Amino acid sequence: MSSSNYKALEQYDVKKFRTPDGYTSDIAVFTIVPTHTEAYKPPKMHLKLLLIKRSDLNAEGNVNIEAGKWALPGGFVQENESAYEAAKRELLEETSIKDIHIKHFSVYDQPGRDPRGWIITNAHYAIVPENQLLNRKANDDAAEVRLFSIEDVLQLAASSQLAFDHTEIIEEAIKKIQTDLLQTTIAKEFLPKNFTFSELQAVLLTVTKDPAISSNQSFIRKIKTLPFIAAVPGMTTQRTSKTPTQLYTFIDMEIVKPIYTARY
Amino acid sequence: MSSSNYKALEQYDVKKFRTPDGYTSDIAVFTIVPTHTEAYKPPKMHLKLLLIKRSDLNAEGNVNIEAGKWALPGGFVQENESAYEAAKRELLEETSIKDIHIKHFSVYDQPGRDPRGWIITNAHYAIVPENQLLNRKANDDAAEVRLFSIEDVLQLAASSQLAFDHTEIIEEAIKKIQTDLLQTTIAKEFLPKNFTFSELQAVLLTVTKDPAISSNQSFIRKIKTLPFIAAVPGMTTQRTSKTPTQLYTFIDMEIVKPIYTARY
DNA sequence: GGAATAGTGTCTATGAGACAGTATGAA
DNA sequence: TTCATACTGTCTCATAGACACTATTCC
Repeated sequence: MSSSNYKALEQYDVKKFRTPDGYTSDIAVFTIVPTHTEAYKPPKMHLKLLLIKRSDLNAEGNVNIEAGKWALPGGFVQENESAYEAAKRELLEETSIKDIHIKHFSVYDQPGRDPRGWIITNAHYAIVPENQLLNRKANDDAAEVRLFSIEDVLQLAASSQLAFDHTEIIEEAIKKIQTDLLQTTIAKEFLPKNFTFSELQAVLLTVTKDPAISSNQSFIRKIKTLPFIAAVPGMTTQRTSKTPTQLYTFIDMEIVKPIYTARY
Repeated sequence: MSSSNYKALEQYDVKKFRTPDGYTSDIAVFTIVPTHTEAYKPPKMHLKLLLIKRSDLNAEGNVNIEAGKWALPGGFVQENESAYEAAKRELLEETSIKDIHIKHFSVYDQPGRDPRGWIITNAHYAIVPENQLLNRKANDDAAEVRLFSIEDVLQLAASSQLAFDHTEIIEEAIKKIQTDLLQTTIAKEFLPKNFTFSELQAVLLTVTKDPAISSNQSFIRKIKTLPFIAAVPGMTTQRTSKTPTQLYTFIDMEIVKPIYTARY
């Protein structure tokens, strides 16, 4: 640091400005669960959101704020960590989930959004493959943590059963994950490393009805031409059908598909 | 509010958690300036970023932090406003610019990012049509505010002439505006309400070399098929050529172009 | 008429999407 | 053999992109 910066710091009064009363992270945890798991069948998937029910009393035994309502998991960011690190930590503490894809997508800082004071929250979405969720259910009080379908969440929102401004946060999270699923390669976070065309197709069909994706023949041909997906040579599976099916994998690359053109 | 919430609030101690020392907004102000403005010529555009040079002394006459370095305009969020509102207010105060497109794109809260303490900043980008920038230049000390080309900004970044972690913020802002220009209709913020194909083309060519956009014949045909752009019937201009040229306008709609398909 | 930009007519190659068919393997 | 899923052969239609041409206007 320059010597003039030292001098500036000496003169700087950190208390000069009114500062927020709290800085928190919230996480919209999405998972995709297969509805019927039958042998030799392609999966049918549904997008779900994890919410926790706020308990009547907090850890100190006092009446909890927004008790009884459903809310996103989250909590206060500690000093010496970023909101992203806090999101990771809190997800681990509250749901025993770790090593998953977490992405910051928005900030909510409207004055009055939290009755406790000037509290800013960083909204993240997280993607949990279904198999990791089984652990969670064992570790937690099942009455307090639940997976909701998107329709059910919107129903909760409509009947004011969501805490704070989580209605708004959740609606934007849903919109965000829907567009990210279609415009980026995050679909891979819902899938095993090697997957069949019908598994990817099932993930995408949770957020779109595009005939180019829902038509098997179109999609099976298209997947072979996509620059960010590669067939794994010689590798097949019988997870989704009796005929051995080609496995594919995502290739990491940044993709920007302009709305003004047809090409990649 | 429910009665149990009142009780909870009484028991809630707002000072329980260590809170941030500051909450700020920074704005990456982009503009697109034509390089030669000749009569009857299509424009050639360049994307520019507005930076301010931090003065040696602050408003109280003390040595300023990060003095002499270039930085994004911005400042502290006040109580009872959101970061977005603060960004608007500060842009008006510092550069006399108002009524423009401002969008939040990221949060920077890494511990230690600001030597003054635990300071969180909300990064926004803003788009200023070139004509509004002329006002700014009249109102401001020209030595302190300057427009930089993207190459020059990256040069400043490479030689550590940017304050705080603004190198990182600016790099992400550039990436963000480049993808937003191609994947959303924000190009309209750089253009008059009615524009010619070559004006839109010039804006897009500041961030892409895609032949489908740079080829006149391709682009002129493509623009007529895009669902979010409409020709204004009977309206033409001679701004860009001697032959009267069709004017177009953007239609407001949400566009999600999946990377897995070719259609809209 | 010359110069420059806007726009069209037409050809070719590519690829989407549909239809019909083949291949595979468990039951 | 049946059945469901995974593919492929082939046709049609739409469109991107290139080339060559016309149209408009100022000078």
